Amino acid sequence: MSAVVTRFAPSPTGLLHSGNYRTAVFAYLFARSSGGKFVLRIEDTDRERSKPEYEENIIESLQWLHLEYDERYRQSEHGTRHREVLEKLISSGFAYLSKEEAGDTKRNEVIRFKNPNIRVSFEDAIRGTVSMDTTDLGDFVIAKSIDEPLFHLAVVVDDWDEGITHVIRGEDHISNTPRQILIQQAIGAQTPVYAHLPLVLSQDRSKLSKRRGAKSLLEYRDSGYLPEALLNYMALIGWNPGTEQEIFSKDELCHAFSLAQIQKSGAIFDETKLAWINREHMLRMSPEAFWEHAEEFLTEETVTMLDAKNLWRDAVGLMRERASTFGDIRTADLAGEYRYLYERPVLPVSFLGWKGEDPSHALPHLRQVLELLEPLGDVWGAETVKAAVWPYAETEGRGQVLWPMRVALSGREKSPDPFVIAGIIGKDETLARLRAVLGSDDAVSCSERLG
RNA sequence: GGCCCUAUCGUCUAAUGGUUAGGACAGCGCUCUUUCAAGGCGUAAAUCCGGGUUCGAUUCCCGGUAGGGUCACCA
Repeated sequence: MSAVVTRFAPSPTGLLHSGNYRTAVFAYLFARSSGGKFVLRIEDTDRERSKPEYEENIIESLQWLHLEYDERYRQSEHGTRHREVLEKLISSGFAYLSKEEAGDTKRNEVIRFKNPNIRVSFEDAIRGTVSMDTTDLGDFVIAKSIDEPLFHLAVVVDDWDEGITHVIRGEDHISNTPRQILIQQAIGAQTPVYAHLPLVLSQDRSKLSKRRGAKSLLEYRDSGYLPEALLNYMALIGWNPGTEQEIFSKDELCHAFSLAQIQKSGAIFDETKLAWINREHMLRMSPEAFWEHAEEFLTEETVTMLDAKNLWRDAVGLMRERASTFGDIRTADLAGEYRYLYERPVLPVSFLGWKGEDPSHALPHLRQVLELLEPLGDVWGAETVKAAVWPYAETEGRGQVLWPMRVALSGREKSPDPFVIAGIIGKDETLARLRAVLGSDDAVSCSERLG
């Protein structure tokens, strides 16, 4: 059995989206799982619709997703070979020049394949035997001219020349397969193994497409998804490992993947589950890797300040707790979510009131908290702060004590708990923030300043 | 419409003749709790329909139905 060679053959006529990408993922995973090769072939025979920027987008997307290919071809570069095959097909009577009625955009002469009008069957690795009568296909066109081969001819010749053993592509190609097998037989090429993947569907269960709102892959990159999470999710849509494992690294997928576990029916692309998988991957990142990635999504000020105060590691802990994507972190940062880590908050005094109570009730509690914390030595940390304050909070009412304490430290209605914040910003800053609020002049002026 | 493919909770799926039809996401509830999250626990939710085959069908066969794909001088 010769070594496996799979290919991903997109046409550069649009941005790469999840539908296309899933085909690439399965072809890639199958190649890797069987120690074979993965080939990228840009199918750019349609000179009108093919655009260089789309080709760049395909390559950039695959790079971002770490789907590295062993070989890369551009179909338009095989013109000589296609011409040679066409000539042979014509001279041997399998194809012929056909005079047509010239329409507006049509040629008056094209090359048609002489259809033997037989029933063609093939064994699909996913669906079993598929059988079709090719009679109603007629003598289909395989080239616009001797130098302008069309899809079916180019695909067959290139797959043959590149030694493709497994054609893994979308279900929408099933009806193209008999035609291509006919050409293979005419030119003496071996028929590869076909595996027609179930389609990725949009919410209305139609084929995922740009028109139906499929995002380009790079949009996922820009909104803070991890390439490995996207790979993980795409692999799980239409395939399952046969176990209950759901979170996979790329290596694990390469080992676990097999054609036998592929689903036959189409599957809806569910962003919610993608987000969950992305979160799981974020949770598994090292603090260093997480911070490095987060830096791309944070404001320069946040990055600089957290780095300068050496608080990035603590910040990572907080960020992780509340985000499914790095885009969530960017949103939070833009809303000032991480400011209190490196900057004394400015807050209206009314914030101190627990559940709408008069803020003045909070001041005695804050004074007491301050007194409880002042004696703490160099064992300062979230746990010791909590231990020092907790009994008092229990006695006086947690909300009465902890709400104003938290707000005094964060200046925000929503934030992590006061112990965690105190632990991160340190003793001096914690005491300073409490004193700042207790200095009634300050509090009043803060209040006025913010209206 | 012709041809082709498909059919298990809302969604992704497990179970290839014998299970209380399992898991995950989402939902809901409870819990934790100073806030917002996260977490923990729990709950509801499915075999498209009709015939066969069989002691027994989610599973095999046939027929419907439904959905999808495809019918280019695009790929």
